[in-house]
Amino acid sequence: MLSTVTCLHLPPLNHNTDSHTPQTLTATHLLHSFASPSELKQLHAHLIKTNSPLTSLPPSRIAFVCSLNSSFSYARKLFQHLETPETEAWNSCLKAFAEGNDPIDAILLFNQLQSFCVSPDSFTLSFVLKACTRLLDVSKGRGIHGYVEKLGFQSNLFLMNMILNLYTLCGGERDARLVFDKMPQRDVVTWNIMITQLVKRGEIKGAYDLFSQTPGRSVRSWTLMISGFVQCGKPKEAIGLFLEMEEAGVKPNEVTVVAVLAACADLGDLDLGRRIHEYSNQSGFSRNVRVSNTLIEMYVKCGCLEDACKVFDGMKERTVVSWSAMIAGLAMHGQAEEALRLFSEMIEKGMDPNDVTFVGLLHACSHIGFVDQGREFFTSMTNDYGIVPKIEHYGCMVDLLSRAGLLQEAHEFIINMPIKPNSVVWGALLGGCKVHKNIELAEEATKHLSELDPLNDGYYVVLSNIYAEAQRWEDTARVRKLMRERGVKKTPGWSSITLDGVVYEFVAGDETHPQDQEIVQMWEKLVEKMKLKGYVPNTSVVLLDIEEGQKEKFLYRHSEKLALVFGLINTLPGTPIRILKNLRVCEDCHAAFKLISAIVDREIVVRDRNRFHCFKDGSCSCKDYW
DNA sequence: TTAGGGTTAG
Repeated sequence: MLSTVTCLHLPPLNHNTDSHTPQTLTATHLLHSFASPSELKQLHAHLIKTNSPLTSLPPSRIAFVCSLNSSFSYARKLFQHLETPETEAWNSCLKAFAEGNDPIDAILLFNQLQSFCVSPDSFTLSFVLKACTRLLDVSKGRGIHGYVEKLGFQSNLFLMNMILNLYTLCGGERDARLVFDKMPQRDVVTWNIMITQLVKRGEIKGAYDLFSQTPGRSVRSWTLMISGFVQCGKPKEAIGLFLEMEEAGVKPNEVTVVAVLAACADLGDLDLGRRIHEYSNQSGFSRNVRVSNTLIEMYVKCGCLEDACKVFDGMKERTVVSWSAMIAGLAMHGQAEEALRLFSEMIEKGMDPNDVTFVGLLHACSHIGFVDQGREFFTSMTNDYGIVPKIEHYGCMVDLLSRAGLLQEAHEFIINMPIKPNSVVWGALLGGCKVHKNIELAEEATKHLSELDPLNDGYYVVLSNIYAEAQRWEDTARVRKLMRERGVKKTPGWSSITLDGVVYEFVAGDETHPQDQEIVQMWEKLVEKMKLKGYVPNTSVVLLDIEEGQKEKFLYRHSEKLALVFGLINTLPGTPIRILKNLRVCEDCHAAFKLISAIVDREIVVRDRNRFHCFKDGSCSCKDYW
């Protein structure tokens, strides 16, 4: 027995509603809406009695009603009097089931039709395949594949693509490859399905190889590959491919725009981001919620919070993603109060928050030290909104407590977590131990981290720096030795700045830059002015066992300082400077940048590995809590 | 009737 379907998009009847007698009105009404085989039988009898043509009976409705009640023989008897082919009638029904809430009904109906020897055509098979795909039912799919071959449809490109897609989605990689290799013809969809599979498995090189071989690449092929690069953390390649796509004269659509904007966000490529924004406005893509959501993300991650707000404010329609993106963006920029205010507004407007919204809120609280507020959100998300906290929420809570110096509480929180803490959770505790100089708990955190994420250099570096700050040079050396033994290398710090679309990268201590002399001179002038304002080089951040003078030299050639001075030299006065750093910004650079922002009267925006620092008029948007 | 898209913790 098939389950009841309430919403079926079956074709409406064409009939003239005027000039009906009461008697025919009833019949006409029934003609629209008969809901059971018995009503159909009444109608049938009425048509015979009034000598009306049976052809006025809607075949798709007959198929639907009879399929619900297993009255197949009766339906078939009626079909014999109708002009529409029987298979077509059943197909419309299969389509509705396959696309409805219970795709299994399409498969059940198909099985019934088989037993009644109704001959399937390519459409029949396509709808059943659609049902199998939606159910991810590969064994049923295999059966249908068998039918397709038995009925001689193996050269039907459409069906073969559907089968291929089904296998790729259900993990039948070998089946998929077999089908692909055997296909007598392939079209661009065939190639795109194969590329999608490789992208999903993270085999980006294989995906790109197939993409390169794809004949007649469509917008979708390009978009697929661009978003594949973004997904596997290769935004540069994504942008490179996008530029190639433009060169090839292929017009980007909304989906392409979303993928490229995400790449711009990852790279901090504001110039391209703005160009895509303009293009989206011209093409009308900006009205698309997903495009606007990604524009918010792009502006947030490029350090232009105001532009992100403008996009958000201008949106006619907003989803929970739009609100969450804006809240997370404000959190990243240290605007916790504004993030919390936006959350209240969201609730007032009747928008339900989701788990991601709460990650943003907790993030906002931890980055400004709103401990109580954060605790309240954490309980409220479950009690008021029925959201079960995920590992990310626990990570935020540990970060919130650890930053605030509540290290013991953070540790207990981890021990009592109902899910297994991951490396991020222990990493958050370790971060707090660094700030609040707790060696004992740092060692405890590191113990877990060396099991959970033994190849991550960051944790070793933090621990060795904690020892160095405490002048425990032997322990520092021990950690560095452990790193060598395990083959873990410290990620070199680098900073980049983009001028006129060109990305300039600096690594710490770099002296090879063509403008190096200018940079040194400019820096010396700045240091003089900074010292007048009370700047004392914080050599304690140079965690090397070397003499003071040497330490100062190291300090002055931190990558973010080089990038900043280079930016000051090569831009007009008043231009904001945007810098991207792969690691966290160092304490001395932070103090220096605050002073420099006042001295040169510039806004300096630094995006480090987890947040933004916006330096202006001598202070930073993070309010020195980071 | 088949293929691609948005927010998230160290």
